[in-house]
Amino acid sequence: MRKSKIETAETRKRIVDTASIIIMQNGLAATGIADVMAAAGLTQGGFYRHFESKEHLAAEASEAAFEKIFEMMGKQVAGLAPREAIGRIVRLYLHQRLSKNQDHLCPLAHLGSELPNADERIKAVANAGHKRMVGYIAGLLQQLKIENSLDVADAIAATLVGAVTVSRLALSAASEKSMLNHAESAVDLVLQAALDARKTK
Amino acid sequence: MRKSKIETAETRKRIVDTASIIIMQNGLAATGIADVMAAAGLTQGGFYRHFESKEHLAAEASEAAFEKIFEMMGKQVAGLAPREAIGRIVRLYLHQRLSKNQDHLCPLAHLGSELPNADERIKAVANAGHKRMVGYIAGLLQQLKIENSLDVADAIAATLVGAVTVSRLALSAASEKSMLNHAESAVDLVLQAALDARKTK
DNA sequence: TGTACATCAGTGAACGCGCGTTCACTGATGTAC
DNA sequence: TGTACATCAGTGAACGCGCGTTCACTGATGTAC
Repeated sequence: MRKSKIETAETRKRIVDTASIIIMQNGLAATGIADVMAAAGLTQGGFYRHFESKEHLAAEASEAAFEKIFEMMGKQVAGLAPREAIGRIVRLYLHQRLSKNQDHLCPLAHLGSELPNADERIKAVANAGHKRMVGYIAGLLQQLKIENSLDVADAIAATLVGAVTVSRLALSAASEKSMLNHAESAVDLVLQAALDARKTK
Repeated sequence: MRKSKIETAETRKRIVDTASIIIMQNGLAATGIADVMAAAGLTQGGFYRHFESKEHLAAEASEAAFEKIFEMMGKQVAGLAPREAIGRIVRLYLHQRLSKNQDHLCPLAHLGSELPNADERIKAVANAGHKRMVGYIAGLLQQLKIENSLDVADAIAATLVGAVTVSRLALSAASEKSMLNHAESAVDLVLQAALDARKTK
């Protein structure tokens, strides 16, 4: 039953990608190794040929989730002017749960409250992802000559994460969407204020 | 060993209050009944004299957490003008984790990502709490003659929840505080914009 | 008011299920010569 | 290039621990008369 090195690498990647989606949807604690392995078309016994522990997989799966959402955003804003790029990113982030394939879910919004008590490895990934998200937004703000771009980006990131987190509780798709729209408006206001502050300088 | 009705009621309340704190700190899945009972000075066997299941307790504990934070806020803003009351609430919410006694922790910020997959009972409590939080803020906004007060309140709530959720990941107390401060600034900007929009009408 | 019995809060132990992890085994791949 | 052996991905079952839940028991409270 031994597989070739290529197949082994593919299998490993498949497990990580599968886990990435399942963990974002169901959370860290509620996701079992058997669930992930079955979804990847394997049996749970084979898990430990690829990973040391559940925590190792969860960390990699979270990292993959960040990677996928950033990659998707990068593609979507390629060639856009900074102001448009920010608007696009805000909308993409806010609507991550509404797109057909649930392939771009952010760990911060989906694992948020589980992270502080999670394994150090997972926390490190979450921190790096958060830093990257804030840095990404701040980079665009800086292109717009906005002062304190990191601070503003920090606040915007908090609003985005909070909106998606809370919107998951919505009882109807309509209220979910309206919550996301309100967050988008709020981000726009913050952005506009930052742009105005720049002009009057 | 039978206890009087008064003692029984006190014990029950003690379990709920204890659970309220522990669950907010450690999360739903990571909190065991034995943990809660031990912290309340009891053994786990007695749990089922008071509650049907872990979910029932978690729902009541979340409800109690909302109750406590709203009660505290109500007291703190008593007599304040609407504008000051909002500012106070925003700061109190953002600094909920920094106060000495961890007795006023919001379930939305502390259980956020666990709620969508939680028991229906718990979700209902979380929804009611969220609605109450938004309504509370909206009520103050309305006193300031701000239009779409519910929409604005919705966005502010998302920012507050997101900021506290993400700040829990901070590696240092300094970065935690700065994240909270950035969120406060963002809320101020949104508020100011809403007030300005009102004037020009 | 006092007495006899039923109730039930709390204890400590046990049950049972789920889940992370381990293990013996299989057979295809990789490697040494 | 071919052959013989070592390696190891994947399987299916079992292990063992943690935790929610149940249970027999105790003895103080509540209640019926």
